[in-house]
Amino acid sequence: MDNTSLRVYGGVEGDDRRAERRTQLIEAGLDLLGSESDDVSLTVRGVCKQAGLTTRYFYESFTDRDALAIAVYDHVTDEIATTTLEAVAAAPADERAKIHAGLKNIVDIVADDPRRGRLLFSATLTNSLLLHRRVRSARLFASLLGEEARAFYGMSGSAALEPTSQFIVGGLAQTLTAWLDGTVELERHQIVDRCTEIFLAIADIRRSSREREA
Amino acid sequence: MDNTSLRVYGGVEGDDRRAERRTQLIEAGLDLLGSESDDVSLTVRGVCKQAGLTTRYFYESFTDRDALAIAVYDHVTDEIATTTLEAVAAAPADERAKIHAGLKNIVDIVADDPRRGRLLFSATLTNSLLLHRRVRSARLFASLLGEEARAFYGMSGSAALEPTSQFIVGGLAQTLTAWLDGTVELERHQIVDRCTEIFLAIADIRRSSREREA
DNA sequence: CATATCTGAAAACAAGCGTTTTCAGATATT
DNA sequence: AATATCTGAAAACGCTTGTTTTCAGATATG
Repeated sequence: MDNTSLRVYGGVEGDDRRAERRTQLIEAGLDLLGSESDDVSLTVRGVCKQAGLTTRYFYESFTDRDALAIAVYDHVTDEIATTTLEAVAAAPADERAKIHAGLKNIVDIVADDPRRGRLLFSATLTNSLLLHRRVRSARLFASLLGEEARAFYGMSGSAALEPTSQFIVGGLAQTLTAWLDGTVELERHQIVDRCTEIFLAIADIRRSSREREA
Repeated sequence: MDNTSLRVYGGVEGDDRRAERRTQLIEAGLDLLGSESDDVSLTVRGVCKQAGLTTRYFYESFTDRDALAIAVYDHVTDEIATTTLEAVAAAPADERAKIHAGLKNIVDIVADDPRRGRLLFSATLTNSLLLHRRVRSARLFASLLGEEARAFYGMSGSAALEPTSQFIVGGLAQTLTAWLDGTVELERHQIVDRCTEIFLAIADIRRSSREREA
């Protein structure tokens, strides 16, 4: 726990060795949590074996399995959130362009590292803590979408916003899941294009219902 | 295993006693798998306690936990599939009416028995076997939707059909999840209406893209 | 009544898990 | 060279699980 009296070992500073081991554990955790085979659970012995470390070092960096799972999840979601916001901001001030840029960034990340994709979207993930984390993320994403739409279309407090955002979030997750596991066979850009079209179509419901209200 | 030499006991036939215990186990399994608290897992001891039976009788009706989980899941999905198909068939030959009738039947069932709803849609279910079962169901449902749309709109083999169907299935599941756990606060009929609108909007993508193709 | 079966409760066994501790050898420090 | 720390491997403890077995008492059958 304490970092007092950490010697150099193997030519490496004590803090660096700890940080290195922590990184190895997070990477190994991502290997397991994002594994293609679904019946691998995140056990202390398992993640240490994957990391090439012994169990003693697990508790050097994490209090328990849950702490590691959270670290892995946040590691992935922080990156995806940051880059997606950047991509959306950098896109032209056009509805379709913004949505397309955001979706493209998400699809690129989960395609380049399928572990991340499965961690975020796999329908067969069994880790309870991560499933709850996902629910939180979905709520957050849905709420962001709702605000964005509200601002864009200048709606006040339309009650239809919330279920619609939830629908979009779930639909995207399901589509990417099916794409990642091979059920849907499309090129990367085709997935992005299709999802963009669906986003826009659902957004048009608001527009037309708003016109009806007016 | 064998039912030879089964006596009457407590005034009940041997086969009836077995069937009764089996029913109790399935009901108890649904209690646990559809529990509001997510950290209850389907253990033999747990389900027997819930059923008011002892572990000895578990193996009288099921070879292992997985067999019970499958029995519970199929018990629920069989009913929902049958009644939904009936509801759709009984509805007027109108696109909106068919979709509305099907959705209403699903929403009614999961609202009347939240255990069923959570078993089918909860985002925090951790039972690996059931999660795989869900994937299969989602694939089946998506494929049915695709065929229906193909027939309705007379499309040939549009590649956009599959991701779109997956999107709808996932969106519906997410919306119902959020509704069941209280994240989305709407009346029962409002959920049905909203989802119907979204269904139709996504179907309109096909229609308009088909018009573009023509 | 005597015998065979059924029932409920508990014990038993092996396996996997989280977590802590032990320990011999490798490496740095003085 | 002597001492303190770091490392990797393994053992240890207690708990939960799946699964099977034991056993005393309740109930039916001849």
